[in-house]
Amino acid sequence: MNPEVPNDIIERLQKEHIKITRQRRIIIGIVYEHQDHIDAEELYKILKKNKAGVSRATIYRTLDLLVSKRFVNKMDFGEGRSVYEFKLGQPHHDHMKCLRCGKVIEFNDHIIELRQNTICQNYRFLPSSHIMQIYGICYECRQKDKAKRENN
Amino acid sequence: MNPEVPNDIIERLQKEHIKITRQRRIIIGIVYEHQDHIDAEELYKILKKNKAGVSRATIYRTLDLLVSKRFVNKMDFGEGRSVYEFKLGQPHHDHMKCLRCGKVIEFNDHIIELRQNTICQNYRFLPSSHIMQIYGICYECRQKDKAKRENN
DNA sequence: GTCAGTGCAAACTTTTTGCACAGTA
DNA sequence: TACTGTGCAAAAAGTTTGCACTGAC
Repeated sequence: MNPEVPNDIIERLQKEHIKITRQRRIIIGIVYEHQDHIDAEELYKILKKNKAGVSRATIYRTLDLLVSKRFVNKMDFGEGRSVYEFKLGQPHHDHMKCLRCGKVIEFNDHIIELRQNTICQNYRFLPSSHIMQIYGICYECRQKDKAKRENN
Repeated sequence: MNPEVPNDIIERLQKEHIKITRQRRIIIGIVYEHQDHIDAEELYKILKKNKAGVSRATIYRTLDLLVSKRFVNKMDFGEGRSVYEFKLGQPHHDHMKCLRCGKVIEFNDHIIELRQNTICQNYRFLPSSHIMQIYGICYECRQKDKAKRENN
């Protein structure tokens, strides 16, 4: 098991005095390569299937570490468990989640970001991060609904 | 234990064919009266202290019911448990959470709401609800930090 | 009277932790 | 070599569930 991890990411981790163990390299690699959001259990299953020899405890500890160093985002879509996404070097984005098919759409909007800063200034609140999630029904699911209605 | 529940709320619940049991009346009353966000365990402790005779299971089941009927909002501030707030009749708002003192500030911004709708239109996404949380340091905590720095 | 709601305790899911051992810098 | 990181298993924390009993309509 040897997922790709760009050298500059390893170097940035080392700059933060994070020891690069075999386990951490693998976990970072999976989260980095993984396109969608990933949760701890899914990560564990991938590692287990590949006989990577990484325990759950290490997964949780490593993810916490990466989140605290802001290499990774931790999010919650109200499903009783946290999901993670690689953040470093990625442009900031927010999420829309389809309540029908579960798909997560990423979007980035300059106006929202600017407005958030203005609001924070009004409250004299110093922002460090934010979460924005819109729940609803995606276009594809609405098309499917429409087709179904027309067939009846 | 007899927390206040306005009659029109009871009536709206009945319109939704929700049976008004003793336990539900109490839970709704507490969530309605409670100023801050409340979690299931806190609710349970209040009920226990007042010898209300309501089990944890009923609390979870009632909260789920109220959320599904959109009387109550369920939120997650990344603390491993859900918090709830009475929603019906309250103006929509988003949250800022202070990472130092834990305080939650509510705000409502028309421009953000409008912009969210525009974004959804661009993605042909039909929104039903959204969550926006800004994390950072509140004014009071920054003042305290400042005072501390000046004393050293 | 009927059927949905409730209490209890057990189960389940996710995450955290203590401790002995392992491995990076 | 000196610590920090890891694995394991147990525990903690939050939430859900099966089943017999209760009570609202």
